[in-house]
Amino acid sequence: MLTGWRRNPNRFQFVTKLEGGILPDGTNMRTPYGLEIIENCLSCPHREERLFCNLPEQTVKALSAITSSASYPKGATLFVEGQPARGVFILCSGRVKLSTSSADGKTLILRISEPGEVLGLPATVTGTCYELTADVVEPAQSNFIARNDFLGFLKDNGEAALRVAQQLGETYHAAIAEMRTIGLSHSAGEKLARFLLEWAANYPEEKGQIRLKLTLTHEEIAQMIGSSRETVTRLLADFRRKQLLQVMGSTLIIKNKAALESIVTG
Amino acid sequence: MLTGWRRNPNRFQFVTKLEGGILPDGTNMRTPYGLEIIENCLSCPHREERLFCNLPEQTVKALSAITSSASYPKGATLFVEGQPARGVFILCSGRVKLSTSSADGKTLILRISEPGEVLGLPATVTGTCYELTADVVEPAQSNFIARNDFLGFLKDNGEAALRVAQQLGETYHAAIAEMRTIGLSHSAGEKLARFLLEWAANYPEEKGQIRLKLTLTHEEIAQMIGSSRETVTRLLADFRRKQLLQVMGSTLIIKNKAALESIVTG
DNA sequence: GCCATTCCGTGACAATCATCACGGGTGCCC
DNA sequence: GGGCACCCGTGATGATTGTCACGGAATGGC
Repeated sequence: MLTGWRRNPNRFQFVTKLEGGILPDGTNMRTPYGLEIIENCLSCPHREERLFCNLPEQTVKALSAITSSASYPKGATLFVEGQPARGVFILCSGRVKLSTSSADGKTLILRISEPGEVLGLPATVTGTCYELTADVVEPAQSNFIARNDFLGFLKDNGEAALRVAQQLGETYHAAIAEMRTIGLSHSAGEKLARFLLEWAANYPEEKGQIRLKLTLTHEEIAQMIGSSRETVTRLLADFRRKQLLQVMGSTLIIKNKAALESIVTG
Repeated sequence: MLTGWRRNPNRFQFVTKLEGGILPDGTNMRTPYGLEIIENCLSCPHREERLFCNLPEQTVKALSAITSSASYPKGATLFVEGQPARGVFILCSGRVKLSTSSADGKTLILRISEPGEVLGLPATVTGTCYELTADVVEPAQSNFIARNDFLGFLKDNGEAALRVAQQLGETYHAAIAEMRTIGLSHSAGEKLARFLLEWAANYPEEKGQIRLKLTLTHEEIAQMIGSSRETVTRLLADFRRKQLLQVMGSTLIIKNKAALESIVTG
């Protein structure tokens, strides 16, 4: 457990404690990289908008007491599928990929988590093993709460327990949604269309177009829809040819939402 | 709202209130069939073993006060995907199929629920729409708790809220497990093998064999693993030919678990 | 016992898509 | 700047499996 100011390549940052994540090379996580550090949940930009942070000031303070903050570089691993749950990670910034994979190396990505989400919640609450692996895809800061502390906090704090239940409900909801895209489609094209539309649902529509950021490689998209890298490449090219969408780097513009919808309808 | 003793084809039964399920013909559920009626959760056989029922006597009584019990025949529908959540159904006996389906009629079954499980929990807690459809496949009795009552109860009852969170976690866990069978398999055979092994996990192994009850049609199995009825038929025949298993009516015997496992491993 | 419906078995066929293979592009690090 | 990863594009190929079609078995209601 480390506490104090630490030197970084770019800047200093304060690390209250350091929860052991795992670097890509298998070593423990020890070198948080420079990020915008959120020291205090009361001033966290997500406090108002996000489910779990939006609690009475009193409660947030109680949470802070058992929380340890850490930053993780791209490629770091917060936890691994099958590991006994140590506790929850509240994602303050950055993005984290949640996935599961089979013995032969095939990977299925379930979700790209955004700030405000609580990772490892189901396993921590039920006291089982993490069912997914959490990899940082965009440098992240997260608050860790150990399982025992967390459960104790919930016991003393009915409202927080309810929030946890709600967050779990939403997580489940999202899982079912992905399930639908994977399980109910007749073709890879349908899966991709479903995926794009779901993704676009978080972005505003203007003039019949939707601009969205999609910082995923074709490989990763394939892993989200249960397909192969090559088919994703081909399908995207196909969609572009048919004027359904347009790609500029990591931004994607849906030009014909109706057509995509008609693909999923069948 | 009905209260009192009601005549049934076979026997009398007591119905405290009647929560509106929907019969296969679309009419509301009004004619509960003869079942072993569980009048009192304190004497419910699942009380000790199941998560949600296993609460202090005091708490269970508080629950009873807001609970209404009803019985449903095979084919009845407890709730439908997309419907605003009215509340939760605690399954006391019977079995219920949870599924989602696409516009063109393709169906994906997520789970066959057993007594003790709480149905409609995620949607009720988050205040959204039911994400699945619940159909009775084996005559069922369930306790209904309306959303507002339920949320109020949880607020006054920290421990129950925690239990709810745990139940949600388990539900999520199960969803992820099915996700894996559907999303990580290379072939339908692999999916079927995965499915059978998961199903068998609830049954004891003796002398290298596992006897299990599988009251599902090939069609339903297909809908669980995201495949077609014909391939399930063919694959089961194939497995039988290869001496991996043996089918006698609705009981299935896994004779070579190792071989099945080697199929999923790849 | 008869009719109707559901369920299971099986053949033929076509389409989709995973896989392999390879090359070109881009960025990153030394 | 040279090499090394990684990512994207594309062709050829073959296995898998969804789909259609049909008949027989089984089940259940009257």
